[in-house]
Amino acid sequence: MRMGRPREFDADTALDQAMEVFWRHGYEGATIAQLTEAMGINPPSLYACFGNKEGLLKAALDRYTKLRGAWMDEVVAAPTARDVAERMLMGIADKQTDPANPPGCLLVQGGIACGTGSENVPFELAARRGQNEDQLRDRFIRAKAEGDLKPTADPAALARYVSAVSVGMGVMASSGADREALRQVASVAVQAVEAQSAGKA
Amino acid sequence: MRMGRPREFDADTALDQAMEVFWRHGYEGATIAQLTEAMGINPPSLYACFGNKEGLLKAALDRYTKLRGAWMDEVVAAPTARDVAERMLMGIADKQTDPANPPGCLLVQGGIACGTGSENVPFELAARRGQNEDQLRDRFIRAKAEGDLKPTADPAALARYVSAVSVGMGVMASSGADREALRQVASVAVQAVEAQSAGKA
DNA sequence: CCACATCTGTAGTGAACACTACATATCTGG
DNA sequence: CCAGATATGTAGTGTTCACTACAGATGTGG
Repeated sequence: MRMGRPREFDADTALDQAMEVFWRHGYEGATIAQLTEAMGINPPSLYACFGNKEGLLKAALDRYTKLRGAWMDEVVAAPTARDVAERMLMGIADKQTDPANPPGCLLVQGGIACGTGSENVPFELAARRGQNEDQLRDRFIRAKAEGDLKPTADPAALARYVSAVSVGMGVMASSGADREALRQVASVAVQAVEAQSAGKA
Repeated sequence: MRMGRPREFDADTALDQAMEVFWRHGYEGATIAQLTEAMGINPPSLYACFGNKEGLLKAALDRYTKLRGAWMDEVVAAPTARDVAERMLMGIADKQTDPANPPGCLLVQGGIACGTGSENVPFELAARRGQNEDQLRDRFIRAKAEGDLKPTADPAALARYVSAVSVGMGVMASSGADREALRQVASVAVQAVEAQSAGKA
């Protein structure tokens, strides 16, 4: 098997740079010129490695969700449903205002509405947000089984609610909301989960 | 004063069509060709009337917020803070899944992240979302003064929270969430406001 | 050391974009 | 009914976009 000339850049490092560009400008707002410059490569290398612009986005999303997967595992490891929600939302308040990254969340900033030819990008993002929601839902189902949540609680609705708040916070962060403002939102939001917890009125 | 040839189209009707295109495809995803076709006019008429693409967006946003202003007035007319939140979020669940409009909210779908040259579009949208938030905050300040909210309640944080949930619901709607799913989110979300209401534990 | 496979940089490609020049059409004021 | 002003439709403008042809560089297997 012939090997040929080896690649001169590291794919994951390049993806980190691409992620940042998509995060800041969205899928359609990011240009190949911006992406290649940030990645430190030329267009042919990009296309040889990732196929096309959408392939690059998917690779960047894969890396993003992989990096966040570890964090989500910590979140659902919290002892109660209320603590899961608090850990998730407070963590998001911090992450989405971390100056090391663009504000907000890539799964939202990536593209909520796109033009003709990129219609599936928003759904691609939605699918990945859905994975987080599923993980939350499973955790809340367990919480209900453990008697941590009220018997009348709806785990799927609770997970969808936490996910919705996360997205809303992301949009706010991207348009300038500071960390304290997001923490206040998280703090209020947790109270709805608390209201569904056992031992509460 | 000379009048010249009168305009052959109605600006508000045309704006309604433009609004729909921006709503569905976002600012950058919407092309002049799509806009002019939807509006039933040719590019020179568009530019003579609205200046440029961004001017058209602002005019469409003005119309959107004007149309929603009446509804927001009804929302804040609810008797209690809890009812304000419920009326707002339940109404949004319905509006954002109304088949007469594209799913979601124009103030979100319009563009959360934009490319070079359109950086101010996201802030333009954020400013208009902020107007709704201000209206809610004022209403919650009144609720606190009336003893409807607990003395420890933070009206600004509550308003920001309700606004964040609205945005999150909008994103969910745009990616396929149905009315029932959004109503469940709204139903859970209202409980956080309830927890800040007087007479609750 | 040679055939071949893969990567890299230069320099483009056609298509789609926002926007406009210009001739023509339709109004008002006098 | 004429002069000036504004709107309209046709047909472009230059620019930027995602993407690629091609030639040279750099590796591996025999």
